[in-house]
Amino acid sequence: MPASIDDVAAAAQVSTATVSRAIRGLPRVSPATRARILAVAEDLGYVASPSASTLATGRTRTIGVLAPFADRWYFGRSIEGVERELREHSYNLLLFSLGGYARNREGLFNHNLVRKQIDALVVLCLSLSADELAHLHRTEIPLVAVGGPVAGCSSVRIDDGMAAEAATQHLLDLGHRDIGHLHGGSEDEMNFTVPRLRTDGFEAALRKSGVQPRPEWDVEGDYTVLNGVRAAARLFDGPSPMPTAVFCASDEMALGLMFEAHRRGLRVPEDLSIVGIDDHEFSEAAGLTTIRQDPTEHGAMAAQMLMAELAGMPGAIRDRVVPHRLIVRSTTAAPRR
Amino acid sequence: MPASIDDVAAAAQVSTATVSRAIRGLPRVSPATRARILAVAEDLGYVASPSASTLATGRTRTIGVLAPFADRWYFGRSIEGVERELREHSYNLLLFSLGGYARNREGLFNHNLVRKQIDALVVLCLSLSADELAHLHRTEIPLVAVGGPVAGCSSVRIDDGMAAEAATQHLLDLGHRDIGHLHGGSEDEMNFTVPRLRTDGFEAALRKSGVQPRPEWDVEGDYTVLNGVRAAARLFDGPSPMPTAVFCASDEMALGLMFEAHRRGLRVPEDLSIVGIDDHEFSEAAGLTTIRQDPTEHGAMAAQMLMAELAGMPGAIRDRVVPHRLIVRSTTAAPRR
DNA sequence: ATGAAAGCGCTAACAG
DNA sequence: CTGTTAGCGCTTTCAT
Repeated sequence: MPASIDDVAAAAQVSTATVSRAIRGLPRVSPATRARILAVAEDLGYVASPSASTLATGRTRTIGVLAPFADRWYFGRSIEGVERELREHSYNLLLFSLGGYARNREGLFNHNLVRKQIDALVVLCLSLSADELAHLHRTEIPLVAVGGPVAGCSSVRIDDGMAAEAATQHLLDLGHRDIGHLHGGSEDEMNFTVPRLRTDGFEAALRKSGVQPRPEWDVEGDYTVLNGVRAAARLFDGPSPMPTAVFCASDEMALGLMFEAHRRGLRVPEDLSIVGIDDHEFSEAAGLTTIRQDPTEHGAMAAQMLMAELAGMPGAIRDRVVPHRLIVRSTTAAPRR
Repeated sequence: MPASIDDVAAAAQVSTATVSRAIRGLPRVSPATRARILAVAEDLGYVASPSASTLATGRTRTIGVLAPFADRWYFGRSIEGVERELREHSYNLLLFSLGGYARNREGLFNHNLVRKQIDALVVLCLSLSADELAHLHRTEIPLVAVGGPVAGCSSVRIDDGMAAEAATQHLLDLGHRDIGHLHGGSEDEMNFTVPRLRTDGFEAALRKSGVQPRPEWDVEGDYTVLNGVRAAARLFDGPSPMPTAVFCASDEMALGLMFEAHRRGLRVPEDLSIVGIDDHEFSEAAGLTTIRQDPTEHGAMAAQMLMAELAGMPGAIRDRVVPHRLIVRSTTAAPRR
């Protein structure tokens, strides 16, 4: 049995109230008694029981992270960012991953959030229904989204439309006019709007340059490498002539495309230019030109805002659109013809 | 304010004790009252307060996962596996990531584990000190390691030595005799033994075939892609002739090597065969020959054993060495000469 | 089958 | 500066 606050109080010959104050560094404890209590606590190996203090205070000192997956680049990185920030504040992180299945979402909000299991929530790349939002609001759980805009709550993210536009513009600037598009599905991503935003950015860039998007060079993927290679195969096997460049809505798909191009003996960038978005951990190694975003920072910023809000600064939570940046590496060049 | 058990009791005109039994599905409640209570609870939106039940029972219904990182393939996948299993049992997952820094480890065991914050722990790819082990034992927290053997506790893992040996043997079988070795550091990995085991396996395979390992083809990395490309550069820039094949202790390093080889105009497998270990999510797309292991399953198995143990089956936790398997894709072939 | 009551271990007034 | 005293919301004997 671990030592309880009563054990410490007894050993230090004070009341539990004083122990509580001393341990938590509250005022109204003389330096002498505080020192004695701390010493006693130390050698009894006393640590306050979280459930008891939670019950008494209503604060759990843990924040939840809700993600569609835990095992993909963006999510892993942002989780790490959140964790890093929480560590500073001695908060814990409760992870809810949907494992890719939307149905795992049912009941999550009622069961885990109604009753204070967490003090705040960060939602990764997921939209929230009006119901879910209402639930959170009712329980007064501060909330911030990460990875894309979410109607009804603040979020930290890049401007996905501008990012896609910048990537496409880079291709245009190089002189490309025949540009393919490998993008995400519209519905698969759990109602998330990011695929749509990136597609819009791509189309906007073309439009501004007076270039017509070509439906036969438009291929749908799901943001993963494997899908990138499959989509690439569809592109390469199509009846029409090949584009001279492809804009991929994610680096993972871009990398898949690179693998497939390489397998078919196409040279990148001589025969085909490729640009992605993300700056995935593999992109530098592969030399992929891309638009960089830093999910670790996104996660950390979200956690920071939440910590501030919980610390009593109202208005700490706000929308944050962080800058993205084009990183030109070796998969893009001027078209040959 | 969310409804409490008293609200339900009042509304259903029974005592809180009965509500408690009814909600938890315990016997000694008549079908009629149970139905009434459930109905009332339902429309009051009642959910038991976790901290209150934890305080009363000593069980938290959450298990901890301790990892050196949250944002790398093996860890993300095993976390997902654990999560999947926990979801079945309505357990929560508290994530402790060290963010790559061993010092973040200090105090973790005292602060978070002494006082029941979690009912059990899974440790990913980390060795435990005698002190830490003693701590866990004293608090009676069931424990299982994942990803490698750990002295003093059960683990689920592949046989890393045999896996490395199989990968190397594949190269040998193809006729290679000049084999390079890209391996992990001995100390960096937070005292973890896996790098050592894989190195031993590599050397054992060579020895059995009477081949001498060549120090100039031995390069140290840290299991990441980026390090794979750096190590590759060192290998390619070295003064000595090139090996005809390289065994990489992780797919990430193998992929880095592939990227660098490609960049230098070397053809794989014609000029250089490459084999890795893991079957990383990128390996299929890249066509990398490798030894497959499935961290999602590892995590799920660990969680399963823990759930069983907590459910009262003693001896549910035991060592599990799961089979690995060679997957020949397109980065290995017979040497040309 | 149901209820009364004593905790679980801590915090938060309120007194002194 | 320190102690007393109610809770926080649930579970769990022990009665009935």
